[in-house]
Amino acid sequence: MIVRFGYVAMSLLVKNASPSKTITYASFSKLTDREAAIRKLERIAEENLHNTLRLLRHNRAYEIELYRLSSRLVPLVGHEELADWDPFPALADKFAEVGRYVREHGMRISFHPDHFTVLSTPREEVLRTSVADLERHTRMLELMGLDERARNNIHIGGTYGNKEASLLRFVEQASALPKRVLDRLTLENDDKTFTAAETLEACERVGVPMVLDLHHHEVNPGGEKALALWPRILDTWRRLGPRGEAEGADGRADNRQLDWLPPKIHVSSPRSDKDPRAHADFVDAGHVLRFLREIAPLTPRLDVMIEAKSKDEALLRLMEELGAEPDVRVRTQASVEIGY
DNA sequence: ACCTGTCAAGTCTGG
DNA sequence: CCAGACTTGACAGGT
Repeated sequence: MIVRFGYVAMSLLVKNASPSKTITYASFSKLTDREAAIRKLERIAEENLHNTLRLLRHNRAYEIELYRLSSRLVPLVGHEELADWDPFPALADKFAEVGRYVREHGMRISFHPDHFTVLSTPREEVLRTSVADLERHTRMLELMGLDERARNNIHIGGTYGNKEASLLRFVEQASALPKRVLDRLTLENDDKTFTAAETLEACERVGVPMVLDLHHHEVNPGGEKALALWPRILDTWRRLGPRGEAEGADGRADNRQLDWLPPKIHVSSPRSDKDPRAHADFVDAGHVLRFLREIAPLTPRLDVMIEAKSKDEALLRLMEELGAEPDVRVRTQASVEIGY
């Protein structure tokens, strides 16, 4: 099994390269010249995209092919007082430049719209803003000129005192998304409400791949073993592929589709016993490796997103620790082969 | 340069 | 029904 590793949004090694710079609405609204204020927002967005490109160059130097973009590239976008502002025409070239770099270097990128994007909501207004947010994320990926391997990962959402009804509502409301939005979606199990088994259920019903978060699963397992769910999780990734090539001659997808878009998991370690849900600075290599060894026979390729406070430093440390293991062959600075 | 408080959002909990 | 907690990186305003 070939495993690539990636990290989230910001680097500890590249200084002053935040891709999430912003301005509060309070200070934005103090600016009297609205035209100038909007230009300021767009300037910040350009800076965020510029820093994103710097991070991608850094990733290339470290052979890191997996990266999650900041979901705060464009400050205040989606704010109700800025509904008339479309930032994307002014930013199209910058987005295209970022996308070109991603394509040229075979990188896999994603977004993770924050947890205020909830498709399970019973509130019409919340659904409206959530769909709009997914539309915007989809639009950014399209502006980058990336195909459907570049996706938006979200959680199911709240339970509102009735998990079954909420899951049903999620399936309905997700299925009603525009196709181009739905075709960019992945779903992730969360640490408080929807378990891996429940999220998998939603993935199968909606027809989108599942991102297994190992840490979330451990604090919210719902009585399931991750390994027991893994074959079904793999299947959610199998039907994907370039248009017209999704299925083999026998009508069943085969492992080659997993090469087009390898399954992705998230790993992180608990901050402490007292605060088990929070992310630690680094990830426990032995812990990650245990799961990787288990799934290796079933899984030709895997992408692993490291969610640790120490970001790319945590990635490098994990690589070092994995490299010391007898059954791990280091392929590049950010990928290994396990059980070869 | 550094510190502290505030900011965004939706949901959940406690009262 | 409402206030506060949760989460996170970064702003904002102070020294």
